[in-house]
Formats: sequence, C-alpha cells, structure tokens
Amino acid sequence: MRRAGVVLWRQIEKEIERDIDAGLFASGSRLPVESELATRFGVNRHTVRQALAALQERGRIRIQQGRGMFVHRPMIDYPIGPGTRFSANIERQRMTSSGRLVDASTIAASRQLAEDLALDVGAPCLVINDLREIDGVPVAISSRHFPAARFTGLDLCFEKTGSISQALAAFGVHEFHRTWSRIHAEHCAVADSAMLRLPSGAPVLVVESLNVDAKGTPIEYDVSRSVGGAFQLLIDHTTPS
Amino acid sequence: MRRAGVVLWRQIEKEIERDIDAGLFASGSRLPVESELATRFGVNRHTVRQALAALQERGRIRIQQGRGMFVHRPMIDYPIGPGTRFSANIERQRMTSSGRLVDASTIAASRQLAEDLALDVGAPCLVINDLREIDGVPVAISSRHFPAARFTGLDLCFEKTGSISQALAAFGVHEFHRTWSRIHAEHCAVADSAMLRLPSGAPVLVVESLNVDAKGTPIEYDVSRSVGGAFQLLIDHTTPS
DNA sequence: CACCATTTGTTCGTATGTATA
DNA sequence: GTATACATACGAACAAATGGT
Repeated sequence: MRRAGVVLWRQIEKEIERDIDAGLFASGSRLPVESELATRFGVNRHTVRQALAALQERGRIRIQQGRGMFVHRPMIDYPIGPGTRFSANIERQRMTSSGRLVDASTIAASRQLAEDLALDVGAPCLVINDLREIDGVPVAISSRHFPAARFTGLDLCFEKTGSISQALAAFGVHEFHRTWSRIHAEHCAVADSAMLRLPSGAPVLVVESLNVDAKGTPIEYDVSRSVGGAFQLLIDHTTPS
Repeated sequence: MRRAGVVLWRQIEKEIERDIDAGLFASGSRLPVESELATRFGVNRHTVRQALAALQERGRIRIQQGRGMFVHRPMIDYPIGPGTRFSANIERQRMTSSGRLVDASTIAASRQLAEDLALDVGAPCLVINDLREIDGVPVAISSRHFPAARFTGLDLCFEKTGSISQALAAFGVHEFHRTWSRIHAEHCAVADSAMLRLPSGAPVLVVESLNVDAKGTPIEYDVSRSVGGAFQLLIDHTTPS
C-alpha cells in the first residue's frame, strides 16, 4: 500500500482527502478521532496528525481541540453573469458534472411565468426537471420552463444528449444568454429532500433566471434549487459581460 | 361597516390584507377558515372566497385544499449591483428600515480578509456588527469590516447617525460602489438565531460583498446574513451600472 | 388498511343591482 | 322605458384533499 518516493503522511493526507471528496464524510460532519485513523492506516498517531494538519492548512478540515475534526467541503465557485453555463463552471474546477432528466411535462403558464416568458397566460409550457450531480453527488434540481409551441420534443433531445445547450442547438438556438437572476434561500421542500439526499428543512439556495436568444426573445425560465453549502455564487459588478 | 360604492368582497379583501400587514397573522401561519371569516364579516362564504381568491392572485396568501389558507409575506426585492444601498432599496417598497449597532471591535486581518481589503495579513480591521430591521422586525445581521488605520472612530460615527453612508462621508468618502458579491445559503448559527428571532438551523442567505471608493481602493468588506424568506436578490445582467 | 373530521373546491339555484343598447 | 347582459351576493349541497385515529 505504501508507495515509495512519497512520505507516508502525504499518502495518508491524499487518502483522507479522497474519502472526503467521495462524499464518505458529509460536509460539517466529524472525522473519526485521531487514534482510530492511526490504527486504520497502521501508523503512529503523530503521522496521522501531520496529515491532518496539512488538510487543515489547505482548508479541507477544521480542527477544534476537545471537540473533534470537522470536514469542510469548500463551496464550488459559481460565477453568474450573462454567459453562465453549468458544466463549464464546474469542470473548470476539476470536477465531473452530469445532468439527468427526472421528468418532463406540459403545463399552462401562470401569470408570473407568462410574464417572464413573454407568453399569454395559459399558454402551454414545457417543464423539464433535471438533477445535476457533481462527482456523483446530487447537488441541484433544476426546473426549466420553455414555451412549448417553439420547443416541442426538447425533452427527448435533452434526454439523449444530457445537455440543454445541445438540445437547444437542435432547435436552431445556438446562442443564448442570461438577462436576470433572482436569488433567495428557503428550506428544502419534502419533494426535493429525497432527490438531494437532504434532511427536509435543510437550507437550499434558489436561483431563478431567464435566458433569451440572440434576438432577445425569452426561451427559458429556470428555477434551480441547490444544496445549501454546495455553491457560492460569484457576481462581478465591474464587467458588464 | 359596509362602504357604499365599493363591492363587498373588495372591502373584505382590503380588511384581511390590513390584518396581515399589521402582523396579526405571522408569515406562514394559517388564516382562519372560510366559514369563520364569513361569520366574522357577516357575509356568505362565497363572498369571503372571492376576497381570498383575490389575495391569492396577488400572492398575499397560499390556499391549499384540505389544509387551509396560509399567509405569504412576499419577499422584499433587493436589487444588487454596483450602487446597492440598503435603506434606499427598502424604502422604495413603502417600508421603514433601521440599522442598529450591535457591537464593534478591532481584529487582525486573516489571510482572506487581508486579500479582500488589500491589506497585509494581521493588519488591524474595524468590525462593526449591526442589526437591520424592517417595520420593527429583525431581518439581517451585517458584519462590516473596514481598514482600521483609515477609519478609526467610524463605529462611533455610525452609532450616532445610524447610517454607514453618512459615517463614511464624515471620513471623506462620499462615493463608493460594490465591485463583487459572493452569495450562498447556510443554516442559522446559534449566535445569530437569537438576534434574528429564528429557530437555530433555519435557512439564512449569506451575501459577502466588497465596496471600494472612487479611486478603487477597498474600504469595506461586508458579510450580511439575512432571514431565509425575507429577501429576494435581483441581478440585472444587461445593465453594467 | 379503513374511517373520520376538517377544510377548501365546485356546482347547482335564486335574487339583486348596474351598465348598455 | 325596456330588454339584455353581467357582476355581485346569498344558500345549500356535494366533491376532493388532507391529516389523524
């Protein structure tokens, strides 16, 4: 197990970090106590301590004397602006992201939805719910609303490609950008708690947004609910684009 | 009681709305059942229903068959951009806002804080904690960090005026703007739960931001924790200013 | 699982006032 | 003035959803 050329505590540091990344320890949860880790890795307690100190230095865990060690999964930076794309944001941070279709249906536009998508009240809207995962862990549920008249069959296209951008391209929309975002926090609805693997009542970050095509016509109204500590939205007020 | 010239159900709608605004029913709490309201107002159940339907249409209550009717205090729209100011945002929506100093202290800049405020690590920083209230209800706690070297005494100035803008003006800063914002959701810390009158664990919206003066020098790093359903941040991606 | 009470939703019918042609 | 259409208001009964026993 022990690789040559790399000091022991570095190997242990990497191994613990892998466990954290794999979701073996939830963010905020307690790590096993030092002595337990020492026996697991078959080394002295001092050796584990060196690894743990390094992890704390890099902000991966928080050590509190007398209480324990708590894993600290750093939030994923998520810049939002006109050109926001999910996968690109995540993959820039060396993580794998995937979207999975949960269900699709057609509803009649409510007053608010009609206003956002510039439709008549009651106009048919295609709703696609998809679950976004990062490194295999579900982090967000997205409810995407499209004018059904223009995008019938988009759900099938999305299911095949797994990407909204590609699905939209199949409908002739090669370019689109975000015009506004609305953000608030609420507690997780029971319906979502199962899919996001959260206790009902846990905080979720809700981001609503509107995408328009190159001509400025609204094409997608999106409500995305993400796990509380998963994302940190970044907004740069200096650059317009 | 019945005014002439205004139809009955409109009068009842207004009266119920007044009760909600007066805080007679807390946000999320159940309204009396239809029959009870009908007898209270001395009208038929249909008449109350019309009033209630109108209130739901305007988003003031949420009606659920079999469960009841629940008051829904709408989120306060809070546009964020370079020129974001708290009081101006709130007072635009016909509410009274006030800031109250909780405490002030001087700390040494951490690595992150030093980076944000363009200071050396360990440089003294003035921290002002203030509680923001709307219509007398606490909605947010702000932790404002200033370079102590430039702004010693700012806390006293803030305590007197109750406004950061005015306090800064006294220090020769008449113009400042926000360069970036970082946003995430987490659950309420025990320390804050008392002041925000929240159950510990309730969702809070955390907004970090950096203000710079006219020359682009960082003057204030701010962490604001607001009650989950209180605010809806609005971001307009089309206008840079 | 069935059963029940509570509460909102829906659909009849009836009567009245008001605006319009 | 009359006829028509529409919104308002009341009454009674039943349907449907919810939550608990």
